Amino acid sequence: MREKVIKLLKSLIPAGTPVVVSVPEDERFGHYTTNVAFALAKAEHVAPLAVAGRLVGELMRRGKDFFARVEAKAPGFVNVWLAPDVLQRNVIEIVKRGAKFGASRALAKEKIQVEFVSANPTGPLTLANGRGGFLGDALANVLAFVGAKVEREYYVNNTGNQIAALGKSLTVALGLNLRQRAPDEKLYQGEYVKAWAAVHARYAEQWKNDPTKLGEAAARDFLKSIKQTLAKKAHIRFDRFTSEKRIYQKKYPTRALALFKKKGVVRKKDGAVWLKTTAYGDDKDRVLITSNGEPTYFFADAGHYLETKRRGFTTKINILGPDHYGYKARIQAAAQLLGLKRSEVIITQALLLVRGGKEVKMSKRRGEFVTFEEMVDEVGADAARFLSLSISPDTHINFDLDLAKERSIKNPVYYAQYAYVRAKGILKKLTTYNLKLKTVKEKALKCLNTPEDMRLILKLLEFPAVVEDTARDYQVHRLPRYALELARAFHNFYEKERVVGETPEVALARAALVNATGIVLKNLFGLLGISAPEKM
RNA sequence: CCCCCCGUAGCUCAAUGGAUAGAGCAGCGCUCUUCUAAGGCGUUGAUGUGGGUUCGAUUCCUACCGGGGGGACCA
Repeated sequence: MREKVIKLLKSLIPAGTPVVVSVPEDERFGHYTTNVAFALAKAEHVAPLAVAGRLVGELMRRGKDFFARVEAKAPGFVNVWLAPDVLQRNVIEIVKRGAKFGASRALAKEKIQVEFVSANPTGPLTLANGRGGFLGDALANVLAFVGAKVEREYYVNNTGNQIAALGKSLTVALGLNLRQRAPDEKLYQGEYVKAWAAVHARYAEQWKNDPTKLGEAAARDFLKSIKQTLAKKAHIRFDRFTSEKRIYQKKYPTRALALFKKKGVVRKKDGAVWLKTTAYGDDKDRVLITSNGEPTYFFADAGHYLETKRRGFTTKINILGPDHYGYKARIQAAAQLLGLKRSEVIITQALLLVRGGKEVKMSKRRGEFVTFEEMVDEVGADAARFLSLSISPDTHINFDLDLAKERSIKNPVYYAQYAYVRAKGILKKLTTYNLKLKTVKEKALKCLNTPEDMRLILKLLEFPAVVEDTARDYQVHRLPRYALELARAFHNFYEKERVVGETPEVALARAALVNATGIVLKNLFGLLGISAPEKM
């Protein structure tokens, strides 16, 4: 619906004028509202209200069957109300489109890789990993819903220093190898390290002088349980686990380097090889290969980005944790150099853990942390996901575990799911009408004219725009917010209007509306990755 | 010292430069003979501080004050 209003407006004003149409929170300002008159007034040097008045006249003339009312309101807003029969007609449209309502082909030409989680397999997933996991999963759902070819990728850092450090940690945990250890060496000290070492004591002893080999073996196990947690507990899906080792084997980093050299953005200094990322907005150049001839993490990442590009992706979205802040600029520099059409790096902000009013410091190395799995177990997958997705990635979260657990029974997610339960409950009692729902005619919906009906229909019709906006700006937290608004509109409808026991015409019309609500809620839950329960 | 993010109700969070700043939780009143009261209705309550930009600023700029994260030829 918003699209139609925008289209109509665009036909009335000079091309290139940005048109923003929004749904005002206050109903007195219409079903839709726009501030284009302000922009036009500035360009034409006339009063905004006069421009708004002119637009109102034009809109009424061109859309007299579409609008019930159009008004110009000081200081220069244009507010429109849709005609009731337009709204009623669209209820049928929703029912017809079913699971496809809200879907589109908007990004049909795009091949998008979403890289997320990508936690080092040196231990269990942290809460920050989980936050990124939910985000990536839901974002991938949205992009696929608007037609993009989407790949969900987990990049596994299964080589390098941290793997060797893990190996050493295991031998230390068993009391082996103590003399060789440098005093300031960083080690992983969590319970999980001791546990693995205890179970694999003989193996660890055998390979105590080859920490990398030992670390790799443990990393394989840790990755396996990470996969379990993601798939079974959190319902976070991946299409591909890309190994850093394999990126090296396929020589992608070296090929990326050759490409950089060809572009003249590589320099040598103090025996190291640097990429001139400063030319692309970074605040300092970055080392690709150290003076010892060691490749850096960034070197491998550049190779990884080249692989993504070579595999035909037009867009890459990389979701990283807060410890990667300094990384964003250099990754974007590499992405640009390698020729990706669009590259986004989303940094999720810190998630501060609180338990009993006290901060819980997280450190994988010291082993003090609550794992993602523990949190999901405590509050439930749907609640954890909804809560996490409701918040902008830019926001620092103070996550109180005790509160989350205590609150889980009345978590907002249940408010939304309960609306679905109620909708399904009604439809179950109306089996005779269910048969007619598919062939319901526009005329039959005339009785959907109360304020509650109208509000609900309007809210339902917002869905495609919500999806579209999210696919464009990646602000996934818009979805849970919308879910609560829609649930509210339905709960209000439910309190006010009855379906079962009304006259056949009324029952059928309202059943169609209830059915449409169920469809939108289900589609929405699908995007969010939460369940659509029929009973609670 | 430099860079990034945040500061909104008692708490956790919203608000593409728009109109009277919204939810949830917590608190206080109502509300189930009727499709599930995990609901509905009412009520209390907020933009860190000072400047600036403009028709209009929670949003943009600037200087402070607080909180968090980052800074290496580590990952």
